[in-house]
Amino acid sequence: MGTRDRRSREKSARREAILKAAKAVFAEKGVLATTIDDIAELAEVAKGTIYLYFRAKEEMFSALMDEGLALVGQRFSEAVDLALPADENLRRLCDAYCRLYREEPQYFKLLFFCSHADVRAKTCANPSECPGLPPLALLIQKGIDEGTFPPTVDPVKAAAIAWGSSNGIILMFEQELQGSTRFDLPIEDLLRTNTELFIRGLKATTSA
Amino acid sequence: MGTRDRRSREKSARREAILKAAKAVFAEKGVLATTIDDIAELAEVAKGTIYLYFRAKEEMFSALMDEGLALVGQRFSEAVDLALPADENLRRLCDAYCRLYREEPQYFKLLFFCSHADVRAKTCANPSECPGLPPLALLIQKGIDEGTFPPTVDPVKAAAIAWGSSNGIILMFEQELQGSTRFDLPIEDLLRTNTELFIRGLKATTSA
Amino acid sequence: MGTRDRRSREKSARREAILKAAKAVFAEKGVLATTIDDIAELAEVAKGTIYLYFRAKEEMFSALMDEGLALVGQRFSEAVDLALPADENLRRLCDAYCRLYREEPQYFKLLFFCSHADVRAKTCANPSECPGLPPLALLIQKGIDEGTFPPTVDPVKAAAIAWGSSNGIILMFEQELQGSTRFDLPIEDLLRTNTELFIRGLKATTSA
Amino acid sequence: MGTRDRRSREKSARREAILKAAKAVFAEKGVLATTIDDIAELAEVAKGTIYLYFRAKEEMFSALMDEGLALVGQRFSEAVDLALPADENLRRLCDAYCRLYREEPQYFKLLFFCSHADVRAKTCANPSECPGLPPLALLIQKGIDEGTFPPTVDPVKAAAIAWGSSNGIILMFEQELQGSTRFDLPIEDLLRTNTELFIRGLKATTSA
DNA sequence: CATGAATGAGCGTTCATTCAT
DNA sequence: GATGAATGAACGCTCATTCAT
Repeated sequence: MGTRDRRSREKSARREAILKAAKAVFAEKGVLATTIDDIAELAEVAKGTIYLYFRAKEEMFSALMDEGLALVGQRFSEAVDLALPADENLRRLCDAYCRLYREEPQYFKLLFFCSHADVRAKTCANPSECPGLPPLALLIQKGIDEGTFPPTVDPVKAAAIAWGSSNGIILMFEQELQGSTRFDLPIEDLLRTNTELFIRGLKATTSA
Repeated sequence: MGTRDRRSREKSARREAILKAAKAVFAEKGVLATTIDDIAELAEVAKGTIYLYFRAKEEMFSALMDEGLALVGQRFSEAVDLALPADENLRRLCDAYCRLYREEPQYFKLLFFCSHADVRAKTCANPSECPGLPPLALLIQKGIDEGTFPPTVDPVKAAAIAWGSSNGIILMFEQELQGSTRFDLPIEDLLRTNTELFIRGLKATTSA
Repeated sequence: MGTRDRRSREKSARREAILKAAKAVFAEKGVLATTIDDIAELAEVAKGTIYLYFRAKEEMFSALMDEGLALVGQRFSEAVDLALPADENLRRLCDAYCRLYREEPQYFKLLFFCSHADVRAKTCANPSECPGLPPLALLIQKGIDEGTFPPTVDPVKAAAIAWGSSNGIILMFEQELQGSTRFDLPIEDLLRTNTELFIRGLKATTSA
Repeated sequence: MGTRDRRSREKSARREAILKAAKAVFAEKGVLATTIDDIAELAEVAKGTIYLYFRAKEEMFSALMDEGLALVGQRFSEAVDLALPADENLRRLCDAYCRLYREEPQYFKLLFFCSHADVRAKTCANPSECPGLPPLALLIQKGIDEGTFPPTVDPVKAAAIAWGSSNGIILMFEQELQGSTRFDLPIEDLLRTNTELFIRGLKATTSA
């Protein structure tokens, strides 16, 4: 009978609950400033229980990073429609990224934390490859092939710029993250305008 | 005579030495992971001495942030030549920022750390206004007034995009910070190309 | 019918399996450093099961001590042949002890562990009487009565010396226990020579 | 002026005080069962202070072992008078060891703890060479050379027996260590009689 | 009976901060 | 002013024990 199944499901659910709590606290206080007690309290489990599921605090962080990176990759895949022209797909990626950011802002905080010494100093987390670069580069290359962008565009460099600029805008103007409203323009507006500028810029490129 | 001056100068020099050490260690290990002992050792002062100059570790961080932000403001002022057209001034700002980044990469790490909960959770540091936004916005407004950019451009939004994208590119593709070379394009190249795309994008703007 | 017997036998077998596992792990890692998980894993039972048979880790240790002490007593009884002279019986005891040591080195480690605060601090284990002393003392007394040893020998003191010296030699020069070969002489050789010295010493005794 | 000297002396004294406390608690409760709080309380210092002098609990144990082993070596050196015959020197060593045992019984407990997995499992402590073996072997060799002992004696094996048996007797019949008086004969009496038996045994040796 | 997930007290260690000299 | 020894609160992690299934 399904006792083993139920057990397995419960175990999995508990793991998810702990990860969810960890994600929330990490995003709020930062990884280093987060204590196991914080996570345990929010997850409503005993401190020791956490160690049944994760060997160490860093393992929770790694697991969350993996989830977050996978999520970006997945949303990007879903967003692209190869029948459409490249510039349209860039807009779709921008929109997908905006939506992901609104749905899961905590992953974004983690993704940015990941880049910093504060965390990496204590995490073995290999800063896995940016999940956004390859699809962006492929897309821009396709745009060049199809004549949407001039052949002088360097697709890898352009992809790096698109990825870096989008994340920088989120990082700098994220409201919650910044505590106080430092800017009254919504992130979506900034990201979309940035995408438009980027597309127009690419189209007008003469020498890379 | 003059004793008070010398005293004052020495005191000031000591303070600077401590700040310099703190900057180096903060940039290398992150603020939270840095211990007072680390700073004291590098500054070659006793641990207790640090508390004669700063009430707490966070105060050192705040002071460094202020220095860094002031430095950006200063370099930006120096870089702009109001006799030149706006797009040219944007390029000059980009170059100035590149140079500052090469000269003082540690400030950049701090600026980015500053944005994160990890640090802010324990720092009273008010995330002082981005020092790059006002000059950028003024510059773009001037470009609109002088006809370099179309009037449909929103100068504040455009400034935010320029500032956010530049910092994001640095953050994402900074080599040392990332540990491993995740990308073989130099930051300068990316930042300049981004600036060109941005300028071309602005010029081609029809509706903001 | 017989179900109760089988149940009882199975229960007993399970208990023995746990004890056997505990003996192995205790001997390898020491009692305090052994975790219940270690024992459960080696015994191939669930952690909770152990508590059906033993109230606490210390109870397992006590049970093993009792087993070990009983074993020594039994082997000693079997080894003695009262028809032989006392010195010959001392040699037989030495041989029996050597054999037991080779067969069950783990008990020896436990016997020695038992003597130490590390374990007793957390064990209620009453350091039960040395099982070797009474038979040794009786044997030496018999040797005195039969003229093998001079009447100036104090049988209790001599027994204590025989027992203590043998165990000390094992403790000091046991190879596996010591990790590295600190000595290239086999334990058996040392114990037998010690016995010979002891016998000769006793025979040459004038005043105790 | 002597401020630095006094500082240095005070630091040294504090280190000794902590070691003394550690020695007492280790001997009473065993190394593993001893907590840093135990030591701190007995030494009347704050817990953190201990870490100014020792990197870890194991380092305290190592330091004490070194002290104890050095002490044995020193006492042995002092006890031997090469002008005397070997058997007399063996008696002097026995007496010196008895005295050391009465003066510093705690070192003995530590020396014995050292031999056990409980402690070694967590200590890197290389079970440094038995400090008693070399002088004993040399002494017995000298006795052979001078005709005190027959040439069939194996000095290394004999030394091992003397060292192992003495320590075994202490270990088995130490009163305090055992908690309850399991034996009413004083250790000194046992050790001396053991030495006499050993000497007589050696003298009567025909084949090693 | 057997299981193994959950618990939470406890421990070794770190480090920001204080203060006597 | 400068020092650095001392402090002790706090944290990550372990593990003996319990108990619902």
